[in-house]
Amino acid sequence: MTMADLATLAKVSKITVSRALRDSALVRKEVRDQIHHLARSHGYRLNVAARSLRTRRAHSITAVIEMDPSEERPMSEPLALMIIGGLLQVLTMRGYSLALTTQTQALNSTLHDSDGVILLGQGENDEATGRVSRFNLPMVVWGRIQPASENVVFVGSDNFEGGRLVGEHLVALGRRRILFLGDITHSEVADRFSGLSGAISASGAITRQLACAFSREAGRAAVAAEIERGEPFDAIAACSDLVALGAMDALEAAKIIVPRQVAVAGYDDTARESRLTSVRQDWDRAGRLLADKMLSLLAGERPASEKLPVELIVRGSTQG
Amino acid sequence: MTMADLATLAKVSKITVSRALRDSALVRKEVRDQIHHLARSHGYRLNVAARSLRTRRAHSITAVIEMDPSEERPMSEPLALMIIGGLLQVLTMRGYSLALTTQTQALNSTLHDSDGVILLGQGENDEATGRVSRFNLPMVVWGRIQPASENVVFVGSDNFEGGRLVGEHLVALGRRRILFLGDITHSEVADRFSGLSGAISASGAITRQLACAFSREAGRAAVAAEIERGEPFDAIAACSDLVALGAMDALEAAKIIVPRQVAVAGYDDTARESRLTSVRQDWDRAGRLLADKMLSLLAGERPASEKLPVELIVRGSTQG
DNA sequence: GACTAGTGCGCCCTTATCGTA
DNA sequence: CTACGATAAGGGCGCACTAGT
Repeated sequence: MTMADLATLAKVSKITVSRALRDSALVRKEVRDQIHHLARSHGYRLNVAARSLRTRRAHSITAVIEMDPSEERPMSEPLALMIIGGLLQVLTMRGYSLALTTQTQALNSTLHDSDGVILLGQGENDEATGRVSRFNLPMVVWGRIQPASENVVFVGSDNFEGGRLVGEHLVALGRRRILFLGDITHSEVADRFSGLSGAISASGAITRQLACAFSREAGRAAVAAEIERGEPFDAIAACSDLVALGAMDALEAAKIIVPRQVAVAGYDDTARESRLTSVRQDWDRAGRLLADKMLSLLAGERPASEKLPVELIVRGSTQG
Repeated sequence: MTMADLATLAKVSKITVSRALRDSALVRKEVRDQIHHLARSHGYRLNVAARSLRTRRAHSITAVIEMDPSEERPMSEPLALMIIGGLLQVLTMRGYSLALTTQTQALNSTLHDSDGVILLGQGENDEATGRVSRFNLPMVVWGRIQPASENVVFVGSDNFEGGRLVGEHLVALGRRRILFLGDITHSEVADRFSGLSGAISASGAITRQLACAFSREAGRAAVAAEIERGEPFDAIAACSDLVALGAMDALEAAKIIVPRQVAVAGYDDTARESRLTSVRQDWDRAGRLLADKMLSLLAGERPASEKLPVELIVRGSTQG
């Protein structure tokens, strides 16, 4: 069942069918309706390959996810899936399909065929952006906002503000010696740290940064070592909820009471079941925004990069 | 840069280029090598749409994920992402791309164009399988093994065995009154319950099943209510780690000691950071197997459905 | 002549089929 | 039989054009 068949049935030419199905004003409304009806009743399905061949558009977007199996970031993965939910809402509605790939696979394959790439996560030192940009496709990057170039737009949450909110909160609670746990070679984490230490030093309190991977065990070990060192602290701000949970493990082991002796804040609000104060962002909206920017790029516009607001969720680990 | 351009450069016909790039034996090795070299140096990329149009194959597989935002299953989502990793390994290597969609989006969209569908999760009462099978595409379903039809294959982990392992373990620890927490309208959960109660009743111990959704709060509430009722129990087997954590919350609140008074086992081993005994499966392998079955279906074979082995991970929540 | 509603033809790039040296 | 070529789809859409108001 092709357009030609439909055309015969409707006693018009193929191009009229084509236009009718695309709701072109060049076709009278009655004819359009009739053709739509015929298409539906005969189970006609557009041949996507033929359209792509002709229009040189694949009507498909590739999302590149960070998924290095060697890295232990079990709690950060759902984030990718939540963004994908938002992407799908927008893209499917606009007739695009979403292809998925990992960074390593993307570099080997031809990136199949896509009209654009949505990069979820820049990786350490932002090297992922450079690698993928070589494909020379319109690209939208989730992560830290960078100077946009013609074909590249950045969307990210306001990590600086997130850090600042945490810092302000801890200072308001009277905390004076704050530990930050996180790997600041990750640019998003670096922003959180800047925001945090800005808010804190403004009040005269002090911050120490401890390098720490994205795992619960890393958080535990870092804090255990710090307790061992004996340098006092009364609050911890972690780069993720998982790290914060690890920190609380170490505190519990050392019989340090949370939040009375040490307040603990996480990030990303993935551990909503816990009593962790954290910073939340609207992942669904992030996904929808990424998709909107991509469609805008494809339409030949030059959309601006955009920062998404964040929200501090206060729970018992800091206040109680 | 098309095949015709390459043909001119190599002073052969387009069809020879086509054959050479596919490593056909109909082209002399020297010619093949030369054409490969030319293609690489001129940055030639196959036009996927043209190939699809001609061969009537999209070289693309769609994975349908469960992602109903109303359902609160935050911990089960990473599982989908882990399976996807395995899918990508196999599919990209074999030249296929992976498209992603949700159940709701899949039903609205034309399922774009794909050679087959991989359904991740059958949903309650297996209704998802029926809905998607209407597209009449080769389909591989992750979930409970059902009678396979011509175009449909099932791959799932051995839930019965998983339940049995837990039951055997609890019985070996001397537990006699075991609570099962989970929604047995979910067919996978039902299998776990069967395996569990089989192992348990064989030893003369008894099982009680409590209906319970897939959330921590549901686990907590169910167990709190059971404590309230006063009916004694000395072990809990939950349908997921999240539910098990909720159960432990309720036990802790009632000052019941784990595992001395009540042993607790989860399922899926998503809470690896905790001290929860659980049942683990190899998600990566599951994804690779799903992809293999799909490619086999596409090759016109009739692969068999397959159960994947599971492994009991014993930790402090049952033994210690 | 300007507009509306529609047509005919060719092209997009690859590969299957058949043919030939 | 081996190695290659000419031709013809495959389905949809853009372009240039026309018949009828």
